[in-house]
Amino acid sequence: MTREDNRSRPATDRVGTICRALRRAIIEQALEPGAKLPEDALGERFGVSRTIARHALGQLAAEGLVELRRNRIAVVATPSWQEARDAFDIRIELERLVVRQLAGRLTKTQIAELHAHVDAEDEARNGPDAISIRLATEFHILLASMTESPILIRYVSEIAYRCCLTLSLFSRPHSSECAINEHRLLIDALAKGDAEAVMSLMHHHLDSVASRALVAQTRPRGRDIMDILAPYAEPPRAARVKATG
Amino acid sequence: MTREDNRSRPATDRVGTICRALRRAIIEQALEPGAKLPEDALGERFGVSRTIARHALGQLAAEGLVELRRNRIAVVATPSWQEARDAFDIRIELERLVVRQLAGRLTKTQIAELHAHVDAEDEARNGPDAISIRLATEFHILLASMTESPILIRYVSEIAYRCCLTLSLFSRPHSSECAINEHRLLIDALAKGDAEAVMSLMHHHLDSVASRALVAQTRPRGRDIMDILAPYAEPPRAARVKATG
DNA sequence: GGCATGTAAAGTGCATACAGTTCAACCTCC
DNA sequence: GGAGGTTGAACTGTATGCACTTTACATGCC
Repeated sequence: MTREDNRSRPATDRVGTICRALRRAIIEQALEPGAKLPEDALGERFGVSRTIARHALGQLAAEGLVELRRNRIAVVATPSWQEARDAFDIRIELERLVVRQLAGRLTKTQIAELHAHVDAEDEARNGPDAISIRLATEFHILLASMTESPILIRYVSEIAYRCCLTLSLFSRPHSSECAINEHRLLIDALAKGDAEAVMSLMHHHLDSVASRALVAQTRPRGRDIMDILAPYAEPPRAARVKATG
Repeated sequence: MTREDNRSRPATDRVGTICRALRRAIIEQALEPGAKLPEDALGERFGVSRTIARHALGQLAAEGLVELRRNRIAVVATPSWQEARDAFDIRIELERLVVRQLAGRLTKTQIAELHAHVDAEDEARNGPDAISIRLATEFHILLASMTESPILIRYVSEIAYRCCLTLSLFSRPHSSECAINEHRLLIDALAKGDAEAVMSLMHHHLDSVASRALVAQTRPRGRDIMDILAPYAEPPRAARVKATG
């Protein structure tokens, strides 16, 4: 009625739909880094031709969520440790910018919306990890979207997704309790309006998320399959020596 | 020899080729904001099918250089004044990060390379504006590429191109002399190694570039075609009244 | 049995065909 | 002469087909 008939999205932005679906599957770790994404399979799954699937993969590759190599099946991106560190560094600066613009400028409605989101995070705390990771990420995107700066929104979303991806790669079982609390502190500081304080809060929040995840450079360069498999290459104690041996 | 047979690029990354060509045409203002980019025409021009051209447009749209609206011809992006302002704000933070990582860490070779680039800027000073704008932008990208952080490189490049696009929209005839000098100052400070100083220098450099370009909000919202055409709406003196008339 | 080789299946790269939409000139009717 | 409708050309959206590349498996040789 308003601008575009938005019931069931008849404008059929099919590549957008696929992108959203894949993005979500990736950050919920239903698709782990390295997972294959053949065009045929995607097309069939979403009821479209390879053309569309291919285009969607192109977009996701531009966002850094998918790796595309010529003549090879697309895979979910596997960021190296260094890339993860870099991503967090950038993210910190971008999100400091977000809260700087937002401090003291949020309406009551917006603050309520933020609180509601954190409540949802709280509820999901005992559910599957994937959900709480996604909600934590979406909190930051919600924040960014309140700047109403399309460019900033896009960049923060993109890098938040990438960071989320690395969490699933490097992070231990993931205890997000403190993070949730930090989100509440952020909201309060934003409402209070001291830009410097909020920026510093955001900085430390992201820093601690990053260091919780990237507990020291676990692997010199994480992309080498040999390195990744190293910890698993120890002889499994008293296990299968092969029944025939 | 080194990594990928790069003579004449036989791996035929055709969409990449088209993207590069268009990017360059855009920042050199051969293609002005609003210029139409029909898939057929691009395909024919580059000797490929629409499929490829379309894919390239998708990538450029993801970078924000091209605007894609359903069922409509793609056009070169026309950022609003506010978007331009936002882009520069983000750019400042990103490039502060760049120089923070680079300060005191550049090799002599790299410093020489930077100086060489600024020399080139100097030489182009009396040439066409388009070239000096491009070179100025490429200086920043060169800087970013020295961080060797793919993510940072990509973001800085992308936003630098967008800012460049803005310059061509809002900027007056463009006097870049002081900017060139500021580039030299940046290099010196980088070599000296005081991170804080370089960051501040970069901040002011970009700030002044931005304010030189965005001299107060010229148009409340710059995307309205009527506003853009206002200065051109004067009656064309004694021109074509149609021979048949 | 282990390693090289060949070969078919799976998958991507790309062009093309066709359907649906937009746009602009033209035409009609006032 | 101008507002509004109409039609065809110009484009985009998408599926499909074919050629080429990669991959995995089976076959054969040592």
